Amino acid sequence: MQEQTDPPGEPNPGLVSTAIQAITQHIRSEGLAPGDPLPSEAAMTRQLNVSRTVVREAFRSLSAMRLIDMSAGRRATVAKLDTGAMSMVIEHGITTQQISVQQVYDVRRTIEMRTVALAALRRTDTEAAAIAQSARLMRENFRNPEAVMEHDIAFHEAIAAASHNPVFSLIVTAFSGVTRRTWVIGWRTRSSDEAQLKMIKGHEDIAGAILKGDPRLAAEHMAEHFDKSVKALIDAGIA
Amino acid sequence: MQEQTDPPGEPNPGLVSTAIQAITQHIRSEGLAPGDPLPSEAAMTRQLNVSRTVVREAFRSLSAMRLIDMSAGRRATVAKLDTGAMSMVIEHGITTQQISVQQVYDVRRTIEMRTVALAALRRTDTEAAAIAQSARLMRENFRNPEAVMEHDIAFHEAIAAASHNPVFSLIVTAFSGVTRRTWVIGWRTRSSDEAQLKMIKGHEDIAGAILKGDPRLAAEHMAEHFDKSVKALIDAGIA
DNA sequence: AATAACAACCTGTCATACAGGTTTAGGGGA
DNA sequence: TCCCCTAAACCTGTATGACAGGTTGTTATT
Repeated sequence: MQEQTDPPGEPNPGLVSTAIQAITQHIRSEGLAPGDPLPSEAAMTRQLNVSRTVVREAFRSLSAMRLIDMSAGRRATVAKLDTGAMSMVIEHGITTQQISVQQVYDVRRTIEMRTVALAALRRTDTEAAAIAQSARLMRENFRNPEAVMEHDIAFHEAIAAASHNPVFSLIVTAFSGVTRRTWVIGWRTRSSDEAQLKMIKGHEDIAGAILKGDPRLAAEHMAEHFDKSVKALIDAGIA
Repeated sequence: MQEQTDPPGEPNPGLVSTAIQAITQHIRSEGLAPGDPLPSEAAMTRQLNVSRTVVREAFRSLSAMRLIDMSAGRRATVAKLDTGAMSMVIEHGITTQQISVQQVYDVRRTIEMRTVALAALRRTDTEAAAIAQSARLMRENFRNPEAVMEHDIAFHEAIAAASHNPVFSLIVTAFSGVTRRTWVIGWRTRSSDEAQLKMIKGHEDIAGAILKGDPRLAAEHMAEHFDKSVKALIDAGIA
């Protein structure tokens, strides 16, 4: 019922930004959890005293960031944590050359040295099995680079998940898109079967260390893995 | 000139998602850099054969993620790397209790152990001065918690900047919002002047190590700092 | 040649309309 | 009484047209 008639205190945040804030504020103040429904566009329109256009652009923006889920006919709902927005930011940074692939790898190395250690300490048996499974699938599909890549990505995401810290998962997953675009380059530099199998063995070593619950060993293998990957990229001439 | 009349191959990605992809694709294929202008809404409307409503929601979504900049009268332009979207994702995770403050601190610790080491190796003199300056301002404003907090945040962001890896900056800055919401709690647990000054001294030690160019020492001080901060949060009963 | 007014273009916001999906309230039949 | 089915009410997705106000380039005047 509160009329908020555009406090002239600020210059021009824009009605849409205001609406976005109102919605996130609503989530916060109502203590909404993932899955809970948000007010309808009509309700928001009345509450904010703006046109449906503005409210819709606000909802749509939040939806693009994956903070809410929208679907036809249903009210929008609070979304589960998702990597959508982060991926887009990273990809944007890469395509506009504000970030280099190497810089991403440095961050990945930093983070994954930690996730792998945490995974070794906190993994459930199921998680350890999933990690080992990804490594095994890499070897089994060894002749199909595309498949190896997907299992490689799944491998790293599984480790992040086993760290039991969703923020790590979020970040690692956000980098997957970049990985998809550069992975093949690294693979090609390992020209011989031997070199490629060695890289796969590196993954198996990591999986083994996690299974054993040895964080130090796991981190060592991970470091080695990243050092070689970065070296491969550099050899391939990636800036 | 290419008409793309809604290929019925997919079920329903939604026109807006399609438009968003078209825009990001445009940025990629044209190799646009920050500041470069994008097509006008009218142009996009024609190209995609959809209503202006759809195109606008797409632009607005990208603007919300800070991938593009919009302003009245002017065409949208490609944006510089910005933390906007990431912050919102993290905040969303916190407010919906999908992420705990402690988990954020674990990630921060992991990342900042690295940024501080990189900063020690790569900082320019100007950057080292800025870092030291923030630490000094913490001490000078020591009676004003609000000010101490802001300088604390600036301190960590300055270190990330000095790492010369924008991805680290991005992530560290994204966490600043969370820090603003929990910082005071940690400060209050350091009840005595002595404890508070000790915490400030920790920052000065870090700044000193960076100035000396000693990555190992810098990382050690940073680790100590985070361990104490986390301990403070736990003492305060933060889950 | 400098400047000032203007025209063309662009985004911001609003109102309205309608198609189609989803939920809910009744109502009829077993 | 209980269940199922239908229709109304509500909701989102998209399109169209309109207008205010900002921005830019062009033209006419001095």
